[in-house]
Amino acid sequence: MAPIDTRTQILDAAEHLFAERGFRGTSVRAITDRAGANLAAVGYHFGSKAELLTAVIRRVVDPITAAQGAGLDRLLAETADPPVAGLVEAFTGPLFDDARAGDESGARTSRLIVAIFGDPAEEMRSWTGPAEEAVRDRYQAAFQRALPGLSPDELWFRIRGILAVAAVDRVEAHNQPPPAGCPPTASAARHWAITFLAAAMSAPPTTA
Amino acid sequence: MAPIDTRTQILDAAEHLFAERGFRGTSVRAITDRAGANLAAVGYHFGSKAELLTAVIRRVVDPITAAQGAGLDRLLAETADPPVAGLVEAFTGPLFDDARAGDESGARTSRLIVAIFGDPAEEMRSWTGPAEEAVRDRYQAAFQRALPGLSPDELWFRIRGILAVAAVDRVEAHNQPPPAGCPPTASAARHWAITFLAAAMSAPPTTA
DNA sequence: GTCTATAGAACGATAGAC
DNA sequence: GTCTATCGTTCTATAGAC
Repeated sequence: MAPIDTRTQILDAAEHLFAERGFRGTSVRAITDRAGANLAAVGYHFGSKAELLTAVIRRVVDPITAAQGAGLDRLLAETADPPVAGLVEAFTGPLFDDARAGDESGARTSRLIVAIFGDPAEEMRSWTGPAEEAVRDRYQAAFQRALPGLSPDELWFRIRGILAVAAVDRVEAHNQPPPAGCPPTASAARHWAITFLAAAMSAPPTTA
Repeated sequence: MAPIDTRTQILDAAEHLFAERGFRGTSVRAITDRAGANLAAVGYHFGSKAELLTAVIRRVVDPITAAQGAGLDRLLAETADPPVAGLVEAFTGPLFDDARAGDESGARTSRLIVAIFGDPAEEMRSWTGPAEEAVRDRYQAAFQRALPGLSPDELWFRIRGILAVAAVDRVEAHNQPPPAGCPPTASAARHWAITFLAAAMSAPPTTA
């Protein structure tokens, strides 16, 4: 196989470092050092550090969005009105799956998602595109059918709750290495999250 | 009333800016400008930018921790085994309440919490002290009594879920101003969160 | 496409006058 | 306790040789 493209190596290095130290905490020098490339290569291939970030974000987010859409398609092929638990699983699962195979990118991916989600930097807020909004809207409609008594505002609050739990979970797991006994495996966290969130989504509407 | 202490004005400005732009995204110059103070005042009053951050964090987190502890005391005074919903409310409520009165610090406070929670910067990880761990342990024990079938690992996962939902919620609300119709009030979000989280915490244990 | 070299700006910290 | 002035560092971006 040909040696990996410099551009790809920069993307890999940037993804790792942005996830670990945030956008502002990562210098272009650190990225190119890790990629074994030259300082000027970022400017050449991406234009600027900010444009490199959006390339990294797209590479991480796009497959997740696609998997969420495909999961919903699969559910809707079975029944026109999927149950809440199925919707939660289809929406949440891809957030826990490794976006790409081969490395330990799972924890790093979620870490990056939180870094994106929580970073107040303006540059970090470019992760929602039309595709993300479309998938979100489709899920919102499906949840609405499964939870007819819920107001759209409260439903939207709950969907953000899913994102919050999925995003924050593995970050903390990554921050503090397994404290004692058996470290819960990633798939355990995934199942716990689905249990937790399916119950939460199924809660009766809040009475004003 | 005497003019506000320079030290306090620096704390206020730093809290606002750290919440809005993160630690690394905020320069000491921006803080002192906003505080109407001199650049050197940060070094004089706090020693360094990092020590200023821990002062800001403590001022925000301490009252929340205290309120959580007091809420648990109140519950335990009524009954030795408080119900899940009561525990969720006592734990979650202070995360939504304005830490201090008078300004719009509510949204800013939660924003800061997420900035702390999600920021990979080493300096940002100093927010948990002995007091936070003690309160967390007391709640964990109380939840364990109310949910005897749940493994400690899954319980801890769920407690982190509470923190995730509480922290992320108002950030997003703050990021995108009310999109259409009636902007849900802060207290609505609080009630929605308690509904959502009480159901989530009460879910039966995940079957392996 | 990849490199060296550097411009130009912003940063945190601090010395020392008042 | 507050200020000015500045030191030394680090950053992104880019010009220009190869």
